[in-house]
Amino acid sequence: MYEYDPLEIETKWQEFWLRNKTFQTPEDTEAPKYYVLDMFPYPSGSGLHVGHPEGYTATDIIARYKRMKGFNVLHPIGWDAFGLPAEQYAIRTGTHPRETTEKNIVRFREQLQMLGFSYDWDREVNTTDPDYYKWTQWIFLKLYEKGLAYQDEVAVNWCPELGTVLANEEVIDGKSEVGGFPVVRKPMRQWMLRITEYAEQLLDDLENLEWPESTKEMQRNWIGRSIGADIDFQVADHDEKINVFTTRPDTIFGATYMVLAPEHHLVEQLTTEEQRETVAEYKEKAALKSDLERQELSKDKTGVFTGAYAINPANNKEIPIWVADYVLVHYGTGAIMAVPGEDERDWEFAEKYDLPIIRTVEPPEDFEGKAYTGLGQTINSDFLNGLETEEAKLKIINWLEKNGVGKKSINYKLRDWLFSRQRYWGEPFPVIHVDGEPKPVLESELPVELPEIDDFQPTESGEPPLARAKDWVVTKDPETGKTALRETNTMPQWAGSCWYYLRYISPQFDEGPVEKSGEEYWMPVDLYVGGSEHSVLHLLYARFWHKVLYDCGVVSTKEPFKKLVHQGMILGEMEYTAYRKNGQYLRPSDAGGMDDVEKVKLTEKDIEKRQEKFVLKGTDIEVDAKAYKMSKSRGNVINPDQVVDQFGADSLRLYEMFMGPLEQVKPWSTKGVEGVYRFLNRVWRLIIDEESGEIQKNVEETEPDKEQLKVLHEAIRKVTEDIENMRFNTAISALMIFVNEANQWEKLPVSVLNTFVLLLSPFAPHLAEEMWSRLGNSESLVYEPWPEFNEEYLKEETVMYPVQINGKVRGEVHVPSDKAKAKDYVLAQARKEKNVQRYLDGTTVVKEIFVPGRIINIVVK
RNA sequence: GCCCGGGUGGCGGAAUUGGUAGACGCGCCGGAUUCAAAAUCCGGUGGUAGCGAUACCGUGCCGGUUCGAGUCCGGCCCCGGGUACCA
Repeated sequence: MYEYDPLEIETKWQEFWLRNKTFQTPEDTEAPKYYVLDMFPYPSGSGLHVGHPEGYTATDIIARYKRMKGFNVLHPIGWDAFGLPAEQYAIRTGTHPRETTEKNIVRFREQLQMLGFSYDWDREVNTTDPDYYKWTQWIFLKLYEKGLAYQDEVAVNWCPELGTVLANEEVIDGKSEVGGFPVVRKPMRQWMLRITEYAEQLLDDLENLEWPESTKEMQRNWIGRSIGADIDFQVADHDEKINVFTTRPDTIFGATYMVLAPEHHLVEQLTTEEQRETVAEYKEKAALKSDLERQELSKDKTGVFTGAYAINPANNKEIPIWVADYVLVHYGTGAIMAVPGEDERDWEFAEKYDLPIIRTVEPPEDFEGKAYTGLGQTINSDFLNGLETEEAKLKIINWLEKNGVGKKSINYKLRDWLFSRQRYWGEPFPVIHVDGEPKPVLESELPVELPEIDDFQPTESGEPPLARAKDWVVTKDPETGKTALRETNTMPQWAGSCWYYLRYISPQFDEGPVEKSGEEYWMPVDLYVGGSEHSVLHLLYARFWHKVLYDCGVVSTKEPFKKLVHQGMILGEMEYTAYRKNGQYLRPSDAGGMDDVEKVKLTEKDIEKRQEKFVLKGTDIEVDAKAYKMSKSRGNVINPDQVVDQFGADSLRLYEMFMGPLEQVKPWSTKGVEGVYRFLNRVWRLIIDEESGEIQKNVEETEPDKEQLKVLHEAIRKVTEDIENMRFNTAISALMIFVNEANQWEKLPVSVLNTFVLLLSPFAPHLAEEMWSRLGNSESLVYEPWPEFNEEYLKEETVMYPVQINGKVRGEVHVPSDKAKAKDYVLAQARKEKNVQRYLDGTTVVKEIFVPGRIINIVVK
């Protein structure tokens, strides 16, 4: 027997491609280029997950398709290899992170090659390679030169468990994103990057990107631009002024008090003698609160009076100044004018502390809430009375500017990027400290390599692990000869991934991060595919660095990634669960909070659907039906190696693309893999006789007939269109339809099969290569021209029209194609149809709708 | 709370500018092959009624626009993701 043996043919072609460097990126710049990029993986110890091949298969299909369309394709892969897990493993076992990382990379590379991806393996990058991070450090020096990198004593998110600080984005609900450990606030000296400098550009340039709207929106929200005014409030009996930011300057007449954040620099000076103790106590309490506590307590507002008063510049009234932690020191100016009538938070606070409330916007008649935050007519506001909100804003800003007490202003939520970590396994900063002052390392001294150490824990004094390498830390300033200390913080994992897409263009280039002409040819990335979990972090940071590099003249485009697509998560197989306690079944909705609930795992055979719910077969017992995120603890992780072992890489690729739209979250189904495996078997048997292992007898060098051309060209049309639009599931369905049809043909023209094999090749490249060579072609099909479809072959001899009476289909008529557009003829034929006549009998025709090539609708009374 | 997505058979999902809802695959049912099974092949498969032609119902719910709505508009419900005192 000569059955379809995926393992044999896949190994054969993978070796062929590697040996012949089939996917080596072309050096010429004649042809149009296409740069298709995957988000490179962190090579974890657990190996490839079925989620990885999803995006990678999608980009691989595009890469293979574009090559056949005559593009020069850049399709690289690499390793985002710095990171916590290898370091934590090192702390536990003493194994150097480099060793762990190298081992994991070998495994990942093997797994990716086993799936037949058409990467150019000569362009692999590795962020932990000194030849790579040399340029990460180089870019840091550029940031430093431009004043975009600075040190600051900041209250940081310190995670004692991990022994490091975390960026705000890495803290979720007061816990570390990695590991879920508690995070506390702690003032520390840190490196910061001035991403806020680029807030405006990062926001504006989103507009022209072909990115998912939701991702753009997330970045917009993250940057958080708001337009309003800065206003000065003179403090009564003081020289000081309090500057506030507000988006509602039109409500200034309703500002009945002010609030400073506990950390505001004027709190000390303004507090009166009587209030000193109360305020000091309050400040202390606020400082001790962790992020988590702040969020939990956010419902109940607290604050204390400073004893001081400010003067509202609009009406010269004295209003009290309070301190409260519902005002955040790092947003706006850290102080607000409180307008309880128009702001829910201020209303809540005013109610609690019995402060006056004045409405300055007329709420709608049916308005029932407390603070009215909407727009409307201005009231109780002297010269603004009667104006609509937008007009009032303009007028008051004008007035403020004229009187020198305020001006129009734009504020961003975005904060500077906390860029240092107290870790070993990251890029060392190219910085030395001389006499306590930071000094950049000379470019010629790069890379600053990681020193060898044997204990990866932070030191007893709480310094980063690098401080253990004393010989490395203590150095000399080459310029002055003075003793200098190296920076012992390292860069966060995001650093290496901020520019890796540039390194692929010229991975060996040693005069800069990227070679100029290559950059000009290949950039921007035409298609970037990766998870939506990187919507803000990686994608915002990378855009920021890119813009800095643009300003430095290193890159020629303002944006790195032209088109972005997120693949949806693959969930575990569907699970059916019934809940039982003390022998009694429970409703899933009740079982949630209870103890000692027994979960009964069921299979599809045990259940049936009743109305909206699943129940235990033959009973009323409700059953939970849900697909869960794959996780080790749940035991529902699907291992790609096993799928490949059982069905082959082509089946895995094909199944992951056939599951549904790429962007969508979808559950795994082993039965579904079997389905596409059966399809590939049918392809095999269509061409190969399993008895003899030879080409089927009915495969001949004949001219295809009309029907065959029609079926083939329909497949070409559909597959081409669907690949262009990344609708891989329906493209595969079109291939299946072709095979179903072809299976019924008596004779199979070789030319038709050749074309079909080309259509199949981006999806199932191994089987396609095998069929291609067995059909008598000598070269690999990778650079064969993509089939063109011919409209002529798609024409039908007759056209079918559904016939509706009053919008309901009552029959259909077939008319010759040449008469298909003749309204009168087609309608006449329609009226002759038996069932249609039945409905026309005894009625009057009111209207006849004729949509050429589509439908007929006869409206009767 | 706010901002984005999304609700279509038993399941994953198809459906051009509004034009026959359910392509393709899974599952299920029936048949062929087989000593039997697996594999394979053929046929059927939204629900209800009917031997059948056919009819009625059907794309989360309620209403609207239209000759015609899964698709457009208004109001809700549910699920998923993001975000949260951002002045």
